[in-house]
Amino acid sequence: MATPLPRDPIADAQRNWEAHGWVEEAAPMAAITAIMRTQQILLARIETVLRPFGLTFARYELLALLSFARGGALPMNKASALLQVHPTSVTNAVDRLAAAGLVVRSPHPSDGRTTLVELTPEGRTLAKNATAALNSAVFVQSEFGDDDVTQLIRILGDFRRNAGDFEG
Amino acid sequence: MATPLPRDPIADAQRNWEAHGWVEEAAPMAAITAIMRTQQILLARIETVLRPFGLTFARYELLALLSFARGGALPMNKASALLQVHPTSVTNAVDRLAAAGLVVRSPHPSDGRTTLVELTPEGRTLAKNATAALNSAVFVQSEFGDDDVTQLIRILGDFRRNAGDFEG
DNA sequence: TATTGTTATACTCTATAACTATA
DNA sequence: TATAGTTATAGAGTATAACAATA
Repeated sequence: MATPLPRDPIADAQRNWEAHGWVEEAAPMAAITAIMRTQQILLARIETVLRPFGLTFARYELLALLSFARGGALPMNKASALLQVHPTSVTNAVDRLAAAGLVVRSPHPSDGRTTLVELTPEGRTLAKNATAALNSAVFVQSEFGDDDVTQLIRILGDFRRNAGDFEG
Repeated sequence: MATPLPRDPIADAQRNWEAHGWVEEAAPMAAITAIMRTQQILLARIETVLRPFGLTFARYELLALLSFARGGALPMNKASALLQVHPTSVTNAVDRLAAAGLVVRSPHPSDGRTTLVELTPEGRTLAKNATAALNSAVFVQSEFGDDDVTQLIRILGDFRRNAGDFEG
């Protein structure tokens, strides 16, 4: 990790925005920039934990999704929709995971167009171990207070619903 | 944008975590996953706005940083520190921006090791126009309530300070 | 015709290591 | 010795377009 900056660059940017007359936009800009930066910090932590497992975050997400699916299997397009990523990204991730013996492709029983991705026993074990590592190394010690976690879930949930992420 | 999901996949994941006995970890996991997803949505919006200007978010950030610097110039390593990115990423971004005529490299007056990046008049104009576009298309209509913006800035500021991002 | 998935291709950003030049 | 920056190289994710197979 780099040495800490003496000042918060996002707070500085917010002041710069206001000084340039973008008063209404300054605070949302700061909030959004803070989300971008926080994601960067969290992603770095997550990838550090996952690296010993030979997993990237994108591949872990697919593995974790399958581990909660009935039968440990999902159609490719279902995985694409739930993970909110492009179909080619799923193809890419499944290629790598299959090469590592963590998932297998199998034909859909009734729709010949559809390919199912299925967790292997090795994949299920790795998903479990990687999840345990993330829980203890990232999620438990997230440096968010309990009340802040509740607030984040509510605020970001509202945002995602308004953004058309889900309907519920 | 894809069609909305019928249910919130992050809320589902939180329930799955709890059902597997990871009670303490479930809420922080949901908050962190929500940050990752929100960043993805916001980045997509930002890049859509910046594309007509021939800018990516990383290059815009450098341009905006320079536009607020005294004289519109910064040493490469200063830009790297403030943007929290690897020096090679700055080299890469400056190469592209220089090829587009938006910045120029110049020698540091007193330290021969140091290279300054300086905004050209074209770069300053583009930064101004791109910022105006982001302000009106993303920041003003961010779908965050005023109180939520205040909360986000405080919560994420605390997190970034604890994570060693800055000292202030 | 519409949908599913793959392939080919390209373009991001990022990171490590090796190297040059300067302090 | 330490610092600043570049180069070469590699890997990641993402996206578009063209295509094959199936509904």
